[in-house]
Amino acid sequence: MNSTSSRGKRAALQPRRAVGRQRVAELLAAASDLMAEHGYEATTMAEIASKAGAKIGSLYRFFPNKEAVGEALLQQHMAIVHDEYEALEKRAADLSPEELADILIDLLAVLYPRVKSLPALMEAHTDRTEIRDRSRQQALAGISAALRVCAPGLDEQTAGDIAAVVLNNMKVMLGMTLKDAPTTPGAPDELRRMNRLYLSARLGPCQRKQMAKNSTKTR
Amino acid sequence: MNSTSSRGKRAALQPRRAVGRQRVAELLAAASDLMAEHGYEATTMAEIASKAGAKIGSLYRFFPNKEAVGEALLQQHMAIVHDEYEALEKRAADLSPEELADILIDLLAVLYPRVKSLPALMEAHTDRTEIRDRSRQQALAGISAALRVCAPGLDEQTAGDIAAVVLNNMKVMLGMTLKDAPTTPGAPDELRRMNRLYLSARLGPCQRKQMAKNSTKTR
DNA sequence: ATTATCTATAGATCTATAGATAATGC
DNA sequence: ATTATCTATAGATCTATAGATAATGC
Repeated sequence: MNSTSSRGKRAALQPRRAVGRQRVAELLAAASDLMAEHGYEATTMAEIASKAGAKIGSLYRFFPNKEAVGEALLQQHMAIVHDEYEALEKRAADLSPEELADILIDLLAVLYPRVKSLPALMEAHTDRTEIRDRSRQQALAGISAALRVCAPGLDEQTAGDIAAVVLNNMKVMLGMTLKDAPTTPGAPDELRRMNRLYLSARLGPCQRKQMAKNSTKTR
Repeated sequence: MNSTSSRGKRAALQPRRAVGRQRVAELLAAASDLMAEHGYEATTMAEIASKAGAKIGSLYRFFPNKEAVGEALLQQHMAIVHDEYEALEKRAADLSPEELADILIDLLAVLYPRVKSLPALMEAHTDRTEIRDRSRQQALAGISAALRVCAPGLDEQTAGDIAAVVLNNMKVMLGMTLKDAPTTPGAPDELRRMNRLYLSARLGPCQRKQMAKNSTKTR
């Protein structure tokens, strides 16, 4: 299926040659950087093309409109994030709640260089809310799965609720590490501490792994 | 001082009559609703005037540009929020950490009907970051003060760090109560629990009030 | 006489398209 | 022959202003 289906309105095309695929990659990279810096709405199509060393006509050859650029970026990012959660799920069985908490809280910050425009795309006031919802659901499912591997006794519903809270903690941590003025220097450590305390309390009471390296500094 | 200083460019004017003050109030109310719904950037000056039952010329008579509308709203909102924190500070001495945690976590949600556009204004990608910074600092100072009244042993720096974390929890709770799909039904309760757990652990260890109603459910 | 409101529009962007020109690869 | 790139611009908004008209209150 060509996805263009020749219906008037000269639609966008897939790149067929190496140079075209390269261009598409450059355009998406430029769009990601710009949207990360100025937000989705404030980024113009002309800017994207210019930063990628192309002209606006080239941009519209491969993307029918600005939304399509955002969707392509979001799909790239979703694939990267998905892989990361899958890898985490495999390690989760050997982790204490405190260790899992510390890994999760920094996960978005670690991933950020590869998914720079993800925050901007999630905040965008766009009509198409569907893909963003899927992205969010994917994150929740990934976190939830890791939690349940770490604490097998946890029921699915509760795991989902906890995942929602932890995801927000992760976003807050990302915001703190990105902003020039991270509120106050000690704030990230406090956030880390709260997250650890919380997951320790919610996952700890259940039965747990072989090695008990959780010295519970909860005090 | 007239604030217009007659320098060409026919500047915006203060309302001098009752009907003018009324108009300004209506314009700001309309702007607040629209910005809350569609965000700062997506709200147009024409929409604001229209929703207030005025024409665009009337809007520009009282506000030199869109930024001025945003600033006026932010100042309104800051005054309301400030009063709330001041009232809380007076009550804080009689509150346990758990009680204070529960009051704080719902504070923005309670205030929301009166400061609808506050989130949109804080998220706006505007040049003038100064007023937003002040608004944020004000919130941090208010929370920090309440924390230190509740737990007198807390040093100022740590209180500031904790306040930064709690403020984010408050924003997350507001987001959960506003969105149509609040992630998952149990998420707000989980957030409340985390916040209580955290403040209990961070404020509890210090010496405390007369009545010791903190049964420390920390585990 | 001053203050407030209205209509109309200039000027600045920005999205998206048309159509000509250049480069690539079977 | 097909794919990619470029220039130029139509059309849609949106901000902001000018200038005429209406309402208010000393």
